[in-house]
Amino acid sequence: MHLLATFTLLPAAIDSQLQREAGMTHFEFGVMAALSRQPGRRLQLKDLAVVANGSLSRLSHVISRLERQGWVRRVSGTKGRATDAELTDKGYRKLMEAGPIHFQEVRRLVFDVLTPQEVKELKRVTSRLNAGLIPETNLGPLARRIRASALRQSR
Amino acid sequence: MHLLATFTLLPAAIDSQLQREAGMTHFEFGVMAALSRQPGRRLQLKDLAVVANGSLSRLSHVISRLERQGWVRRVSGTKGRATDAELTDKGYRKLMEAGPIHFQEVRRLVFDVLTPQEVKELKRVTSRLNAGLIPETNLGPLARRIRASALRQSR
DNA sequence: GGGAATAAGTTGACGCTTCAAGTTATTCTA
DNA sequence: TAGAATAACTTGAAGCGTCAACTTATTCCC
Repeated sequence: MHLLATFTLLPAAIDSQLQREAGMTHFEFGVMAALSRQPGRRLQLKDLAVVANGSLSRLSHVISRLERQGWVRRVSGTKGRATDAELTDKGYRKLMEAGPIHFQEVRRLVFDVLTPQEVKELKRVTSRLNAGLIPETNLGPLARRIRASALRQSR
Repeated sequence: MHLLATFTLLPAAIDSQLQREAGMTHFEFGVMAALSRQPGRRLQLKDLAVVANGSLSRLSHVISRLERQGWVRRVSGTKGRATDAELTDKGYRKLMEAGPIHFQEVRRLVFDVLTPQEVKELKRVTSRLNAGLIPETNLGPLARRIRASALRQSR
């Protein structure tokens, strides 16, 4: 099955390249990239977890690692028990350096291999798959509750 | 990016469902399924590693786990230092039980969501991506050498 | 306004994967 | 044919993710 192999090999390839050449996980990259897009380069952990498609627990561990590198800083948020993660200047520089490395690789492995037509197809297909995946993704017990309450609120 | 989310969420969803309902990893499932297709339900570890898209080290650990479950048995092969993995009867029964569970889920998450046309597109696109991925996949230092020697032989 | 439920994070243990280093057996090659 | 290289594993440590359990703060409601 091609599908299977792709979904095994592609993430592995991308992850290991980013790890080797930028010293970070693909997930860590995603977290920092998400932060960089926010006003003030900061975001509450709960929300960051959703944006980065990870559980809060995972995120908490990752933020600790990123703090150790000096790339991110925890800032206590304004509301409730909220904690924000904030991208430091050092983290921003690191991200700017890692970005091209990463996107070049994605380009090489995906976009250069496919015709523009195929890229379009792939985008459409993956977006349809996500529609089925996102509402039920198992993001751990906490995230499940978050999703549930998000649903409740949206009624 | 849709692509990114799909490649994060889909494997996670499939893995966690298989883990919950059949008590095995998707990789373990793949290994047992590969064995079941071989004559005598056995295969040398080196080759099994390639078929299952994993490093030899990873496979060795996994085979140890599967042996502990009584699903697979190590059999010393005929040539050289070769070791074969053999699917036991218990393992075969387990696999027969896990198969439908797994494929139902894949169907639900992928094939039911897409039109037949989209499925065709997805198959074609993934097979083209694999063409780029397989020759250079980083399967650890040993597998790299194996690939290298495979190339050497094929000249 | 006081106690229960809920929300947001943190933490530690456990399992899996990778990587590097170690074995053993086999095959070249000088 | 002895020694070096190579092949086929195995093993152990380190890192990451998940899960369950634990804090602490907030809100609900009677």
